[in-house]
Amino acid sequence: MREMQTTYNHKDFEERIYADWLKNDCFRAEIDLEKVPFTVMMPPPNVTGQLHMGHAMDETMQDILVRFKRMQGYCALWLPGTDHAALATEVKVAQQLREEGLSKEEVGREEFLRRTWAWKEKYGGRIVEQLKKLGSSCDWSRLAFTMDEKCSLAVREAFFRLYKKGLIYRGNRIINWCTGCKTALSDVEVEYSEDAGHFWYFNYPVEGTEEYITIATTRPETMLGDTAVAVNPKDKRYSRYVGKTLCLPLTDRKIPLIADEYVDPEFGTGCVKITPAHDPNDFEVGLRHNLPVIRVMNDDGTMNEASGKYAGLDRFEARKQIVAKMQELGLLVKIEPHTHNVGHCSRCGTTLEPVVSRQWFVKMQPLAKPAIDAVAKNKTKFTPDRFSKIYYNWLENIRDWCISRQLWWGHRIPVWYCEDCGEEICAVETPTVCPKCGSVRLKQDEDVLDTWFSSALWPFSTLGWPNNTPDFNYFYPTDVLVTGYDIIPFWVMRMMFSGIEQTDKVPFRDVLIHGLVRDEQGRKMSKSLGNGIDPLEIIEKYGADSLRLSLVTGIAPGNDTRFTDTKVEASRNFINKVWNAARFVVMNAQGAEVPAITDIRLQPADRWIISRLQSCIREVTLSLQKYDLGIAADKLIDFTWNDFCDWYIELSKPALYGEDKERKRATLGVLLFVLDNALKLLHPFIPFVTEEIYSYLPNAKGKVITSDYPRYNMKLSYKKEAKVFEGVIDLIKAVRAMKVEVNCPPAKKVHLYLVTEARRLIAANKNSILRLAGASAIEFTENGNGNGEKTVSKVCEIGQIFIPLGELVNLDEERARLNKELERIKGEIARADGKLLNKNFVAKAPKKLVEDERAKKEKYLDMKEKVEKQLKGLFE
RNA sequence: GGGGGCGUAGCUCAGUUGGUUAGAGCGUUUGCUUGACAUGCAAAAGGUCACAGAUUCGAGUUCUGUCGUCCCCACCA
Repeated sequence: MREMQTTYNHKDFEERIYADWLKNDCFRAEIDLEKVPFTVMMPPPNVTGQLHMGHAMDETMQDILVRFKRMQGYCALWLPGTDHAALATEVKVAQQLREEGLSKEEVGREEFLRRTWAWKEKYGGRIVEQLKKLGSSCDWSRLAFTMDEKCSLAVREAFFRLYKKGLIYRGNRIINWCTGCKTALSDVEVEYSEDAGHFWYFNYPVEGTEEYITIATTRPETMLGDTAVAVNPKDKRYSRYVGKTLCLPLTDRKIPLIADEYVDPEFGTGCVKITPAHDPNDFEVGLRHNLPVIRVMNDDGTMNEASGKYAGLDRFEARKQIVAKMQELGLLVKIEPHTHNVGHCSRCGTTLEPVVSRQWFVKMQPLAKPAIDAVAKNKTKFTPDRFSKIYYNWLENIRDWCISRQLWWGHRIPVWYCEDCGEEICAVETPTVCPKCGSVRLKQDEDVLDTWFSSALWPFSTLGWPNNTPDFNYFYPTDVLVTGYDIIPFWVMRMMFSGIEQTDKVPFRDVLIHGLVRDEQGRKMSKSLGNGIDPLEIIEKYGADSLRLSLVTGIAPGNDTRFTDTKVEASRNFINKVWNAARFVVMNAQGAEVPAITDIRLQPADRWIISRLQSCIREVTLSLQKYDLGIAADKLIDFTWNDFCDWYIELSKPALYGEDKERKRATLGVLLFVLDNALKLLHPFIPFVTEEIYSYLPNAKGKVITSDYPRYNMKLSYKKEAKVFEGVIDLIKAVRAMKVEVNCPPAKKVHLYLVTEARRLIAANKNSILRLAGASAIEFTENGNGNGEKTVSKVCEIGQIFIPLGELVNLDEERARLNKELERIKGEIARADGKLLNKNFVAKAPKKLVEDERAKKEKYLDMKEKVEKQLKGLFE
């Protein structure tokens, strides 16, 4: 027989237990038509990334739900996977190349991809190992990767279908261009920040006059691409200039002065330079007025030939020189400091350049509508519900999605161009001949797809779609998606419209949204701040169970949470408590033959703890079903620590150490029954330690992970009896408090006199009361004090307690104590009267409530009388 | 400009459909090596639930407004 150590030490078993679960295939979801499936898709972390606190919380929440459902008998599939993270990974590999003094272009596409795959092989396993350390019970046999065969096929198929329906198009539009990564980005990949900049006021000469139009700009270098200046049509100051021609300085171009509603006459000078190639609003204006689009910048952020003599200069150098030149020409009116929101690349931080570029887009309007309806019709539900509003807000204002990226790492766009006739061919499988002219000279589009295009298909691409696989048929649609609110626009939304469009079903029925894990001061954890806490270090120090529990206690769905060491310590302490409670039970059960709960003659205390267990089972189950993980965890901790450890284990000691063999056996039976259930309830939260403890239990069969989740049993709820037994607890608490209040040394046993009608109940629990209250004897009496001795007294639920304490009692202190007690009771009576004397309350409130209030008042009146009598008695 | 969160004990936060005396952890005070656990036990102090109205017999909880604070989106060149 193994022995349990005095303190819980995660290092003794976490690794061993995980290996054992794997060995026994505990996480594998075998299709079972007798069972109801429960499917969760893991949000795929970046394949070369590392586990951070956000992941840790996300994974923990999913694992709790999956383990819970698995134990409840569902066929639970938690499908893990990783994301190729096109841009993020490419940036890293390019950086590695730079360290070798090489560039992407130098090594070429093929070699670059070879290196990236090698990089993926090298680091792709790391995140998976880290997920395992957390205890994640995912089905590793189904581990997916967004660029594996399955997912790639799904990507081509989805693209093909959208293309055929005309929902994917290629066009020249303003996109966000990162000059650092040299690729287009979608709107959601832009991060805005308030940057200090300037407003430059320039004069543009009006042709054929001595007059000037003054414009203000924050990006002087773009003036070389101006193709008009606009004013508001209602702006009287400029109406006489509308239609006139301006001379664009530094060039020999003539540009028109046009009128457009877009211009705000109150802002700046009321005249706006229009640069359709380099500003989204200007682009729209340009379309309305049929203006030429002149790009003046290259993809790397240098000026191009269209900028004349500034060609080749970096955009910021060109800015300097242009401002200087304008000043020289006397066309610079003034410079004002100006802070404005500037877009930056979410990956490399480079200031983005809005430019006109030919890219692939997904038409969003037709896709957004059904996605909105699905949530409006409750086909998919957000928890908490408020996130549906945010979801609507996004989809209702959505613009077309730029999906092409000028990168190499990713899904190549499945479009080929015939080099002979120029035909554009979209196909799932690589075409060999041009269907139009029969040429074999076909060239695939150079670009790859936005990473999120493949992530959007994740709930079904991982199950084998578009093939009609058994997995897809059984596990799809999935049940719940667990993710942070920051991912709604990137991912949740896109999975929704992609799922509905491609499979005609919502991809998940529930979306459980959680908040961000912040640092101790409430700041976002970030690399640049260096305030991130490494979950692996926490696991090393406190264990995965402690980390998991600390991440889900005290959290509310959708709210941010702070991570602190003290929280982990609190969790660790709780786990140690569970450990020791189990140790206590196991030690006492050593070698004993323990009866089943059904074969035991239960005592009041037994029924009380079993009753508490039943309500714990019910509340925890309900909370988990509602995704209230924080509440479930709190309830469990409260039950285990307070009800089970502090009360029942203590109450059980007289029986365990007593002479009555039968009673001892029975008590052990109850202890084991409750412990067994508690471990099962706790398992989803703290899987390792519960599994470890389970192996020590004399009556345990198999493992917790594969055991049945406890079910609420009404026959064991013993509501009335439990309520009655609370009187015993109340009595013990009252005696303890009295002893402290009158400065009685804890070790000194007191003689209790009780006036009570619950003599049988108290007699039945005599030994427990003596032990827990620190008393030497209990004596029932009829009169209001202990046989004429000087006593202190207290009124409690089941009667009045008198303790003779002789010289220990300070009369003044005792009088003060009783007066305070009297005040409290009077307050309660006044409160009850406030309600009961209100006719409306008596007439309109539920009867039960009124009756309760009356009973309460009676009780307090009785208490008041007793306390007053005792006060009087003090001076006799 | 649009959308949303938060404001409850010294600190960090819970508070399920309105209904006992508003809870927890940490911290604080006092006392305890009580045959599982000092990563512990017992007792206690500490809150006019931001403010003002409204609905209601009854509001931390619902509605309106105000103040403070944070986030997301859009964006005036």
